[in-house]
Amino acid sequence: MPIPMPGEQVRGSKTGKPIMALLDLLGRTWALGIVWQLNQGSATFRELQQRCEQISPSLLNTRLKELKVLQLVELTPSGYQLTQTGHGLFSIVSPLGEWSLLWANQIKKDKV
Amino acid sequence: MPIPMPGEQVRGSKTGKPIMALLDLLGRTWALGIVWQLNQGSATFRELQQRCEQISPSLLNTRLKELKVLQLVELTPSGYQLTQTGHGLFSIVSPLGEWSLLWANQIKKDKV
DNA sequence: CGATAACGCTACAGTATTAGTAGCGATATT
DNA sequence: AATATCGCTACTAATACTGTAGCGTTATCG
Repeated sequence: MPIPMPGEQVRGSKTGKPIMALLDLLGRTWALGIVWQLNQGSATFRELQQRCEQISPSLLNTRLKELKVLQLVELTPSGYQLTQTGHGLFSIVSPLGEWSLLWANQIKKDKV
Repeated sequence: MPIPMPGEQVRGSKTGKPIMALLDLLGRTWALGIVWQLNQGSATFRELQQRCEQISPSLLNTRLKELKVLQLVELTPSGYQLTQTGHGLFSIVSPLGEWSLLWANQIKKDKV
């Protein structure tokens, strides 16, 4: 699967609009999950594997390559960590943490 | 693939934390894209299929079922549309539109 | 009424992506 | 020299997604 570079053709769009590249990226298994986990702090490859309970090393490596090329993640002597850009992305999606609680609560309610 | 209900075990987490269910959902092909497209206005099944250039009807229907159960999307006489909860989710992720432009710009710069 | 068209959606085969497991080559520690 | 950990690769099996055809239903029109 080609890395969704903004400006190039991606899944769901021939226009190359950056938002479409981003949606393609985030729609890949574990992409957002890795960003979320890395915000908890930098981690070695194997640590990260453990945080993402069910991810296979091959896929983890594939995603990390994509995230590195797209400059959201970098590998430093102390392990993988979010870049400044990566933190920027996280700060946008971070409200999802609280929101998901309200959402869960509402689904529960409607079951009653 | 089981629908990621908050409270139940999902990909990447045995704890059932709502955020993990949400990350599982959003990590599925087209899930976020559908929400994004529906925010442009409600659409019939076939309209939605066209907006999402490359989605197959079987997958579109699978995702819509999930989004309906999770109360983010509903089918009305005038077509599929976001629920109030769905709009809530969109309002969180909507800054990604502008952010993706900065991101695209930065990646370009670094190529030089 | 009969023909045509559009709707939401299903069926199914083919292809692409992900999971799961074993282990390599490199570096560090004992 | 033996052991341990690291990042990561290789490979197969399982699963998810695409692409195409078309079903059953409802609406429109002559």
